[in-house]
Amino acid sequence: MFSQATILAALASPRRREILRLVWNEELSAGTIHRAMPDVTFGAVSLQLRSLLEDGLVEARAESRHRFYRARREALGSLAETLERMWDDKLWGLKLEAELEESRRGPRPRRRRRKT
Amino acid sequence: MFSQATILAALASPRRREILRLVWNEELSAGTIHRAMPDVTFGAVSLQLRSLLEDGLVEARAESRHRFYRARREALGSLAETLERMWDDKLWGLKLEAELEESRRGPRPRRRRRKT
DNA sequence: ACATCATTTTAGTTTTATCTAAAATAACGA
DNA sequence: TCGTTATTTTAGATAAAACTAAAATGATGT
Repeated sequence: MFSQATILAALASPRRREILRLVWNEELSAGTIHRAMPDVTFGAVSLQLRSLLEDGLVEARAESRHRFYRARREALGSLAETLERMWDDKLWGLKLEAELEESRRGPRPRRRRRKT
Repeated sequence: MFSQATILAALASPRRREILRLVWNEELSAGTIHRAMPDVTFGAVSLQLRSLLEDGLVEARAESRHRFYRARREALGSLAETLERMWDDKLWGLKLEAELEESRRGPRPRRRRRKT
């Protein structure tokens, strides 16, 4: 079973949220997902997909050489709506870019720096 | 301005969720909060409180030597209900212990780095 | 003024998450 | 079988998170 705690941890990463958004309404192959995030290697995307899979937030289907992923929206419960609201937000795109930009050379969502 | 992304990042930590739970319905002093989590130092708790404060998830009130904290439930929107559901869950206590146990650090070498 | 209490801050350490590059796996077609 | 394509896995690097111990801050009581 997948606890709420696990799900919150998974959603804390902008990278994983972006993947989730991509496969929210359609299934996409790992390669297509990677092409949508060209600032990281295929390997990095694959690792995040494995994470999401292990946490039950996506499911995978193999077809010939491809693996197609799609969100398991039902696993998210009320958090699904929280995510959808984020994505509907007009500022979302800009915020995401800012976050990715900021975390481009650092792995995690970056928290506010200490005041000096 | 506190984005949903910031809030999700804050809620990803079991330690911060535990603090939030403690100050959910009543305000508590930093010391009281620390006494409820004796496996970390007061300093560690204080840092997490600062984090939560900066992210707008708690508010603080100074009174004489104490500082009283309480949750800003309104900042959490629908995530407030998600948290309450977690806490109502009968398994919650056990899960939390397991998580903290798992992330507990073994006794570390206690080297004194500075002279009194 | 001084000692004490409650808390925060600083500086440095350990742990963890995420990344890259390269190697491994697996399915397909020639 | 061999080479190509799609993907996963491994091993190692790095930045940030989360911690500790000690010092600093600030309010209070004597």
